[in-house]
Amino acid sequence: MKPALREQILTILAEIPAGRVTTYGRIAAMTEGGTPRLVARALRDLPAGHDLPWFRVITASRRLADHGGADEQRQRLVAEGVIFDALGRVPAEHLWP
DNA sequence: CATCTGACATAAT
DNA sequence: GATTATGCCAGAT
Repeated sequence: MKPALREQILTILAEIPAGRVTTYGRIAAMTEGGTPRLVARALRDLPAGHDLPWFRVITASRRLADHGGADEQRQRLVAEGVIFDALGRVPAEHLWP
């Protein structure tokens, strides 16, 4: 992974306001040469204990990505006021432009 | 070097 | 909506 790209991804991540979420694709589109998979990889490679809001990144279908920390992610988002409907999806109002 | 895999997206069905 | 198929790209094997 190119250091510059990861830096862009992390910078964008840090800009997401509390109570809002964004998708892998949107982050990828804001970077140069970024793809959703690279964004996913960048997050996966983050060391545990960092201070970035990794939990504010969801999939394009507005659901949580399938990974081990999904439960914690859901809890953190709910704690911030993000709402999940009966289908486990996040309403579009929470999306960060 | 050839394959497989996955914190994904998109289009078709 | 849910599933399936494809494209994508970096790591691991």
